[in-house]
Amino acid sequence: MSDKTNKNLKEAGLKATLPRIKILEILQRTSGTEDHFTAEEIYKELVLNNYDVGLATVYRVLTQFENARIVVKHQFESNKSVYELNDPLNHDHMVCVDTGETTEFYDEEIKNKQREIAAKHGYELLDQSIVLYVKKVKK
Amino acid sequence: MSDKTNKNLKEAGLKATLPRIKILEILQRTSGTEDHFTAEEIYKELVLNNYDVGLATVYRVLTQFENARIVVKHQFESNKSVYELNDPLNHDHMVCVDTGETTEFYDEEIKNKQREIAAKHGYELLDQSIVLYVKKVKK
DNA sequence: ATGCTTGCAAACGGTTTGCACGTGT
DNA sequence: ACACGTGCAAACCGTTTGCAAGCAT
Repeated sequence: MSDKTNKNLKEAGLKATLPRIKILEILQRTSGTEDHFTAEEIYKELVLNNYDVGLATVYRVLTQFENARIVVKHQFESNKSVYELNDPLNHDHMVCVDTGETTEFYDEEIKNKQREIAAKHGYELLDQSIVLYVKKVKK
Repeated sequence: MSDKTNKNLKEAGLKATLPRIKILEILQRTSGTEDHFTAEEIYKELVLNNYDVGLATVYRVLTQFENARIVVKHQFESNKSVYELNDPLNHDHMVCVDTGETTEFYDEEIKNKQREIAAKHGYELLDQSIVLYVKKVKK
């Protein structure tokens, strides 16, 4: 674990410091659980684990991770950002308007259609974001 | 113009006050030009036209318009919101990463696929947002 | 040793709010 | 007349930054 973590950081040109390692571990630990953390949540998690970082450091590290393509930043609610480990597949999200719960999905057909649409307007598709606002169907 | 405007406001349960009328006019005047305004831009436009509103009022009015489904709010850049008149068709946007220019598009096939995907996860699709980040293809 | 990193506190920028005054119906 | 709307300035809150001290290499 630490070996791989250190390598990830090295490759990104970032020194393997404690805050960075701890933050990366939190992100990895919850990877696949469809969890998306705010900087504040990561900060509190660190404090809970008896590791006192500054909130500013969490922001700085997350920004560095974003630039290094280690994490991806989303904005499901308009006033705060959430982060998750980068998924090379680049999945999308649906957010339950009642509970805030997020579900991930991936659809190749939509991606193709998007590239097509961009091309039709003389553009090349660099990146993309879909957010579905949904609610549970009651049976 | 004013007649229709007043009716729109009435229907939303909003008194036809000067700030509201002026803001609605600005939004209508640029409708279809693929322009999306920040609260600040609308505020400055009003001041330019020699009508002094408070920026706070612009925000309040835009929020009321959003609740009344008269306008839609988007977040193309993470730190500021932009507003445009509500389009019943609910079009989507591509944003040029170089110029910030936005282009609107609509694709029924993608919408259908989205409803399908939501349903597959036991959800009903209430709303949706697609943003394509693109750059001009150089010929 | 040296330059990247960190923590703290202060600054920032977009947005919201409290309050006393103004305006539409 | 009365409730609703407005302007102003201050508060808010997530995020960023300057700076002096700390750590990885």
